[in-house]
Parts: sequence; C-alpha cells; structure tokens
Amino acid sequence: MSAPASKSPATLHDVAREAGVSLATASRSLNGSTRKVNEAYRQRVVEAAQRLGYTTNLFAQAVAKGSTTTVALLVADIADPYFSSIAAGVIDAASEEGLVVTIAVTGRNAQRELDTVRALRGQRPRVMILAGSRTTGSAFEDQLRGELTSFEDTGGKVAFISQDAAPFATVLLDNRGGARDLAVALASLGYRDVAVITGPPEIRTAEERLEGFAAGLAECGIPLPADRIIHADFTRDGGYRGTQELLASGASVDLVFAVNDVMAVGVVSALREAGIVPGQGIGVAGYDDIPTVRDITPALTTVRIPLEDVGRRALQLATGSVHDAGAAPAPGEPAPIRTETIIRGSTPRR
Amino acid sequence: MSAPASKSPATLHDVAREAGVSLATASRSLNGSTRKVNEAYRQRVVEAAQRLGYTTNLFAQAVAKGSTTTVALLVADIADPYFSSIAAGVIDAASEEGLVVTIAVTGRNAQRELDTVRALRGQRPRVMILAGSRTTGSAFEDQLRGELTSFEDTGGKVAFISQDAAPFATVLLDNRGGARDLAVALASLGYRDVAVITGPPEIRTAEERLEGFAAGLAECGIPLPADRIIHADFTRDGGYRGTQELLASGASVDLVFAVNDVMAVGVVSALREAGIVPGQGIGVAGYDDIPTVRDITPALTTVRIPLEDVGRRALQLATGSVHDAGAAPAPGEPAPIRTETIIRGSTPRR
DNA sequence: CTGTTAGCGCTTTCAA
DNA sequence: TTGAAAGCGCTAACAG
Repeated sequence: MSAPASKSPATLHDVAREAGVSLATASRSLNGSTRKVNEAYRQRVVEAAQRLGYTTNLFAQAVAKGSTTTVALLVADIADPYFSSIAAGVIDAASEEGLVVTIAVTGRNAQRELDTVRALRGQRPRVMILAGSRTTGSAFEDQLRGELTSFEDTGGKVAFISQDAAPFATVLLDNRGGARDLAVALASLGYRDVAVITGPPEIRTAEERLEGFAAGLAECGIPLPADRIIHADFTRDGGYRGTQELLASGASVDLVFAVNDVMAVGVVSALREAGIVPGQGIGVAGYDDIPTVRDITPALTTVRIPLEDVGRRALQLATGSVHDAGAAPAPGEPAPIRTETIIRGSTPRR
Repeated sequence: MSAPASKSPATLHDVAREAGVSLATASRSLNGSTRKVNEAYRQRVVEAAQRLGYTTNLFAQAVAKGSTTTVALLVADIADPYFSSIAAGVIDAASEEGLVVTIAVTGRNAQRELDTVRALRGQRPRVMILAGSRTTGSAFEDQLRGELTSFEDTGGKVAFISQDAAPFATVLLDNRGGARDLAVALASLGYRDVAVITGPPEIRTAEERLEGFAAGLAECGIPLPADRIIHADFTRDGGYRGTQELLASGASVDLVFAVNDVMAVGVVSALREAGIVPGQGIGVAGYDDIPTVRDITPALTTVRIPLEDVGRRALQLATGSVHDAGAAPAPGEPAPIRTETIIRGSTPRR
C-alpha cells in the first residue's frame, strides 16, 4: 500500500495565484461561458493550470452553479446484454454532451429500485433514465412515481425506456406490436402449435409481448391455450427451466416463443440438452436481437430493437437535445422505436 | 400534507428550520457520523426531512468533506460481456460500501483513455478502476501514468485489472499461465496443428495469452509457426474475419485458439458459415468464459475467469476493504485471480 | 449535546 | 474587462 494522501489537488485559487490573476478571471478563462477575458490573461491561466495539473472540481462547480453534469442510469442487470447495449448508447450520447453517467443496478426488485432512485437523487443528476423493466401492481409503484415527480419538480428530468410511464418522458418500445408482427410472420411460415415462455406476470414488458404475440396468433386463427404459457424468470436460466417444464408436460409444440432473447438462448440450450435440435421440428424465437443470438446455432429468429439507439434516444429525450436529425419526427414527442421481425435459422418454413 | 414542490430541492437549511433546530443539529442527525444527538431532536429532523422530501446533496457534502463517494470505472466497451460482467462486480461491491460508480468507455483508444481519465479526475473519485485492455508502446502510456500518479498523489486510489501496472494496485489476471494451461490441456487431447487468432499487437492481454499459449504448446513439442498467428480486432468480428483469413490461407489446422471468447464466438460463426462444424475435425477454444459461450453450439472450451469477482476485487483492492474473507491471502497484496481451464464440446478428444 | 461560525472550491453578481 | 465579495449546500471546529 502506498502512503496516505499527501497533497490535495490544485484548486482554482492556486491557479489564479500562479497566473497572477484573480480567482474570477481564472474561473472565467477556464470554465466560463462567455469569453470576456483578455487573451493574454487567458493564456497565462491556461498555462498555469496545465503546470499545476489542475482539473475543475466538478462537485464544487455543481454546488456553485446549482446544476450537475451527471446522468443516472438504472438498469436491472448490467451484465445482461439488453441493458449493457442500452447503457452503451446512453454513455455514448452522454459523453457527446459532456455528461458523465453513473449506473446503478436494481435487480428487478421494486423496493431496491425505489431505494436506488432515492439514493441517486442525492447526486442531483440532470437526468435519470430508468431502463429496468417496469413492474406492475407493486405497492412501490406509487412511491416511485412520487419520488420521480418530486425529482422533476425540483428541476430533474426523467426518461423511461419501454412502456409509457404516465407523466414521464418515455422511449416507447412497441412490445405488443413487435410481438404481434412476429407471430404473424411465424404463422405464415407454417407454425401452428405454439408455446410461450414468458417472464413473471408483474413484468410489464413480458406481459405486453405475450399479449401481442397471442393477438397475432389469434389473427391467424391459431389458439394459445393457457397451459402453453409458462411463466419463468426473465433470464437465460428462466428460459432454460421453463423449457424443461414445457418438455416435461409432454405438450407437442412446433414453436417456442421466449419473450426475450436471453430466455430464448436458455430455451435453445434446454432443447439441445433434451436431444432436440432447434429449428428441426421445433422452432424457437426470441425478442430484442441481442448480439449473441446471431452466433448461436441455429441463429435465432427475433424482433430487432436498436438497443444502442434506444439508449441514445432516452438521453436525448431527457436532455431535449436532438442532434439526431432525421430520426425525430416531432421534437420532444415520444418517437416510437421501430421494431423489425428478423427471421433466422431457428424458424425455418415448415 | 403540504410540501408545495418548490423549484429547487429542499436543503438542509430548510429541514433545520422545519424541525426548529440548528443547521448543525440537522446535519448531525441526518448524515453525521458519531451520533451525539438527542433522540427527540433527531426524530423531529428525520420527520422534517421526510416531509420535505429532502435528500442530502452529495456534491455539497463532498465539497465540504473534501472526499467523495464516487468510483470511476473505465472500460473499453460496456456492451462487451467481459466488461459488463466486471462492471457488475464493481457496482455490486461499490454499492455495498455506499459508493456510486460512474462508467466511462474508452473504446480501446489510448488517446481517449487519457482524455477520459483527465475528465474523470474532475469528479474527484475516491477510486478509479481501469479495466480497459492496457496497450503497450503507446506514446500516451507515460502521460497516463503521470495523470494517475498525480491522481494518487492527491489522495485518489487507482486499481488496474489485468496486467501489473507498475506502481498501481492491480487485480492480476494470469493470462500467460491460463493460456499455457489451456494449451497443455488441448495438446493432451490430441491437437497438433494449431492456429491462433489474436488481437492487435499493442493489446497486452492478447499478447500475453498468445505467448502463454505458444509456451504451453512448445512444452508439448508442438510448433506454432508465425503464419499460423493471425492478428485481428479484439472483437467478435475480429474473430470472424481472422478465421476467414485463416481459411483463405489454405492452412490445415485441427485447432483454432482465439485469445478471447468474443473472438472465439466469431470464429465459430465463420467456421460454420464455411461449412465446417466446430468440434468436428477442427476444435475451437477461447478465453474468459463469458456467459454466452455455454450456449453456443458446441459449447466453447475456454479459460474461466471469475469476472464478477475480478470487478469486486478491484474495488476492494482500491478501497482497502476486504470483506471478502477467505479469499485474500495477504491483505493488500495483489492476490492473483485463479484461472481454470474448462474443456467443453468445442474441443473433443481427437 | 447544541448552536455559531468558518470554511470547502467554484461561480457570479456588482462595483471599479 | 477585471477583481472583490457574496453565496451554493454542507461539514467541522469551536464555543456555549
């Protein structure tokens, strides 16, 4: 271990002295907005700062200005490709605007999500992006809404990703529509006996996709009996176990739809383990189009969501900046994200 | 039932007034360390805070205390499972200590990494964790070292992940040893004609794994001709293209080792696309044991690194907290991470 | 134990 | 333009 802290970082004050100017001048030439500073002075200040290895103390700056450069991002699980892709988009867009993003994980736990939001408020972030799957019926929902409302009342901005969150800005993911389209596409490929592995009933995203998928099937005259709907964890292992359950039930199906790709990956593995080759006799489809589904065998049919864009969009929606010309129809409007059905090897024509 | 949402967050001052106590008392009962506050007062303060929806302004607190609760994590690409798993570990460990983590991505660009470190210093983070693959020979390396040294001189802590970074704490990943063991294991399975798809020469991790692998082969009397070593991007697509290149060269190999799993995934896909079934006639191995390699077909042989632990360890190493009893041999020492060869279906005995 | 009062590092009027 | 000085929200001596 090295010796405990020796010096402390150079302050603006140090820089001012070193440059022989006033604090105010130093501030203005280093971080000031309107350049009303004598170029010669500015030069000296910049050099002094350089020499001293000075970096603006963002915290102090934030306190003085009353506004920060922080973006808080809440995700259920950062190791999940769905969220890490979104995070990549958020970070990218944020750094373009000179914003720093702090990530917190909620683990799909409403209580924890609430606590996290509360804790994060202490950072006075400029914006707060909630990407964790919204749950429904939770007693915490009202409290969360309250916390966020109060956050906005005090100058913060919040953006949700996924389903419409009442008074808050939202990057809308058309789960129902995407799933419906997928169902129709699959039906037209000849699939008739389908089962769905979905997430816990409280997860809205899972519910919506399930509903949309069922609706699409119905349009094509294909039934989706209740006993063909299996609830499991919204994870790879959930898909895996759900499939085992399905297999154990002895149901004869020609297609399994998992409401998200990580679950679908679990489905594929479970099938394989049971000696069934996905894509031969039984099709598998997922949702999200996370990077890995292209590399599993067979490649997975899914519904593509431009995840990074979603993250980017969420940030822009919240900050009100739309550098993304050509993609924003009505400025400030919750431009829905376009979703696309991607048929791959896991669902050949029957 | 009032709290008319003012335009700015409630301050400690507001709380103190609402509770009818002094600023100091409010501070002490809300955030103070040693509780020397009359319980009745404390109660009133807490209630007032509650009523006003007060949350400590962490920035102001940081300015006043001269220390923050921030951890800065630098990764090359947050969407890469390697990094997102590490991030998960860091975040987890950090939140246990009440620290907030901000993530920045450097995209394996030394210049950008340097800039990012500089920018991040403005946050005065308690610790800075660099997980991006260290590059070598870059002109920026010295500058980076300088920046970090100065950061430590002014009270910060830095931790590297991967290879020993001179004066800084490091969670050591034994790339050479892990790759060597893998090579030996593979040799004993009967592989003799091997090719390696590695990353750009500047990436130390890639180089080390390559060296270790070559050494292991050498121990077993297996050559690794220079023309069997292909350099490509350190990504999935790099592995993919590298494999195409290998195939085009007409070399006859019975094993392809990609220096990391994401590349190996690309290898598998490229092989498949060329009509070659990985694991039949040609084996494939990777490194890292990211979650997805278990789900591709065939499952990938690899070297397991406990990624989340690595992240957790990095944080603990930097903060000096070792709640992780039983895993730390010599407190403060750079406990090397144990690595494990995992043979899976992609490399059956020949 | 409680309240007063200086700061922390920076921004920003407000005069000069 | 520049500098002096008053904060920003909070903590930490220091008296009371």
